[in-house]
Amino acid sequence: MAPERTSRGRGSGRPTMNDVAKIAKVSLKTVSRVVNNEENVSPLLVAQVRSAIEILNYSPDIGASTLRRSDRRTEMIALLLKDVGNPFFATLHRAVDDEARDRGVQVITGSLDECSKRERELARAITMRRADGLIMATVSADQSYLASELRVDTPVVFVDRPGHGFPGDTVLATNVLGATEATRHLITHGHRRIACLSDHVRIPTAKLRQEGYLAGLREAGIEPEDRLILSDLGSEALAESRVLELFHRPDPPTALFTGQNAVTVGAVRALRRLGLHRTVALVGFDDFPLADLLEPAITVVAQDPASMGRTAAQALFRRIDGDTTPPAEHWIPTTLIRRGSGELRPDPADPPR
Amino acid sequence: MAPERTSRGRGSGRPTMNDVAKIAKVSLKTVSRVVNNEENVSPLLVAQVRSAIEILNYSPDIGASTLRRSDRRTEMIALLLKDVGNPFFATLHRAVDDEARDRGVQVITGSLDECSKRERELARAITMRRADGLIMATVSADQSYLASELRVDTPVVFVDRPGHGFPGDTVLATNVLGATEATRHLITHGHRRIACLSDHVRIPTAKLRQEGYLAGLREAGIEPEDRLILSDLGSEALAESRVLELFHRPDPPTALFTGQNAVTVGAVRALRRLGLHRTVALVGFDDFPLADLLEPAITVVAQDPASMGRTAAQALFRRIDGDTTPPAEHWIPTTLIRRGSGELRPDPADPPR
DNA sequence: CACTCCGTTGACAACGTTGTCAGGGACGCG
DNA sequence: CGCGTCCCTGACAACGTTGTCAACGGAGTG
Repeated sequence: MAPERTSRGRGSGRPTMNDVAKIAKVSLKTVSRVVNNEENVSPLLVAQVRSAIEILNYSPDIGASTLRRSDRRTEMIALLLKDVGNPFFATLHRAVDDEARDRGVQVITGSLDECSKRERELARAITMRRADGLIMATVSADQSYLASELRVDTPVVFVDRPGHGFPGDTVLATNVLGATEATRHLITHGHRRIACLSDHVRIPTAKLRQEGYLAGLREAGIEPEDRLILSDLGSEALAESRVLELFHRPDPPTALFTGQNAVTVGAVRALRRLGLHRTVALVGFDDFPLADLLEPAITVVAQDPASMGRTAAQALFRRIDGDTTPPAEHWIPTTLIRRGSGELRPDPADPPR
Repeated sequence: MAPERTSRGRGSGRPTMNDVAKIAKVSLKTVSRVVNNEENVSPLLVAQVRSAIEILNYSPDIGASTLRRSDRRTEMIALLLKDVGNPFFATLHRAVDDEARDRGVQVITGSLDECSKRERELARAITMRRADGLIMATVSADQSYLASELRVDTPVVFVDRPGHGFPGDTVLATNVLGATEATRHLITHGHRRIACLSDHVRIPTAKLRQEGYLAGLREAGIEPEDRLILSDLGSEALAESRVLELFHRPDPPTALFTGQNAVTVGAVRALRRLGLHRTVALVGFDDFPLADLLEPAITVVAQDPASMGRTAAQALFRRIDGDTTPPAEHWIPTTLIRRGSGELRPDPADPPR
């Protein structure tokens, strides 16, 4: 004899509160009360219900619960990032995950890949799922579309990159300060011809780090040179080839500031191929694993993605819990880590021009 | 005048199909038909409904839809891994994400951290959310609890680590073969005293790679020595200190096989500190970024986490679509990448014992 | 012309749960 | 003893959507 379900035909479904109520010989509502640990249920009935739940392997349907509850919480938040596989964002994701777990909230993720169409699509999917909140690293220039997409009271936190046209807390690294510090560090070590290598400047972080670099030069009274400012280096391979070119021209730089991980690694490869890795100084923005094991080890301005994720999640949950103070900006400090590559001094024989 | 919602009091909720129906002057059901792109709706009404949807910024509630639909699909799958921040799993996650996106399915993630309590807790959370399927890298020794947790027809795919006590497809790297190949490679380069450094052997992958190492020795008629087989190296720091110890004892190995990323890096650090990194050969299991930039560059048996994620997701979706063939095992091949550290030969002065 | 058939539409119930409310019984107080 | 109060319980409606079914009207057929 196959075991029969107490509810109608559809044999394969999971048991419902109704099934539990029948077994426990109480009303549906009493089961609901027990499941939600409400007070004022007699211990006897609680025991009966618990046992019936055990027998049937009942598990509540959180979707149905959300639908009926007055607060409409789904206990899900969404996290939209450039790429969940990228180490920086993966670490940030992990921190968000930890905060969410403590509250029994699930995290839905999505990778945007610098594609604003995906940003819209995923925002739409999130809307249809009625997530309780959204943490995102923006890709498109304008997020005002969120106003019509999201439930009016759905909080949004922008992380790593600011949002525009929609209110929300922001969690950003001190991009400008960090880049200035890196540049100043190179200048302190005697460099004057410092190249700045960036990702696409339409990416806010890339732009800000370039600005920080310019500010660093300005401080020291060094005139920036266009030929030393390279941008749109979207990949490691591209960074590598552009750096090679740079050193095949006259008057090459004596130091490099690289605005992003992939660019840093590309530059390291190029310097190796040129045999200049112990000659040309290098400071990268954003730390990466094994940077300390290279020779020379790479000096970086480290970000703190875990702290960024944690801060963003905490801010989001505060909003979900009803905080209605004006949007706040959280700045997560960067740290210069001296490892060797940034402390190389220019060749004294090399004329300062 | 504040804009009024057509539905009852709760001003802040999103518009419903009912609101759309009123504006479009059609029945609720017709709106449903238009939203679901059903056939046999007159173009005139379709246009009216579309326009009403536009006006109200209506977006369907997928939760309510799931509840009522006969297939009960949530269009969500869950992905439970050791750690979403770990590069191997982050890459795997990204591949799953891509497959899911193509189907409009959202991915819920969770990090287990080798903690079987979390595995149970997260499996329970997934159950309450009625995910359509589950991809997991197991932590606990037995998954038979899934039988009572999950809806009977919820497919499960085990990735990176096998499941026990619950049926499901498996996607595994060729751990044994890869480790044997690594060991054979070292033997071919003249090594006889090869140490094997592993993570906790209760982790299936660690155990299998150790077995592969032993098989490699056996092939060559080399007797394994217990003192050269270290396990339970759970972290980079621990691996480093145990390797240091190993070389402070008599008759140290001339080559190392490391069964996991963190162990490999820990071993590299130890060899550096001992000044032996150009002397002692090393092959690691699992590739990692910048392995090619170290000196010497690190020879590895590379896994293919993206392929593992893709394969797992494809298998899961096949099951979700109704494939009921017996559980399959998918083996994702590993690749030996020669970079230098694995091709170092033992010192000829070093007696073979 | 009567009949069937099909495309189109809407009324209604139902999915699994929680909010609301009312009823019954025990208890305390005047 | 009458009355109000509090604890406990269950009946019922409702959340936003889809499945089912019946009804309407126009076209096609005998």
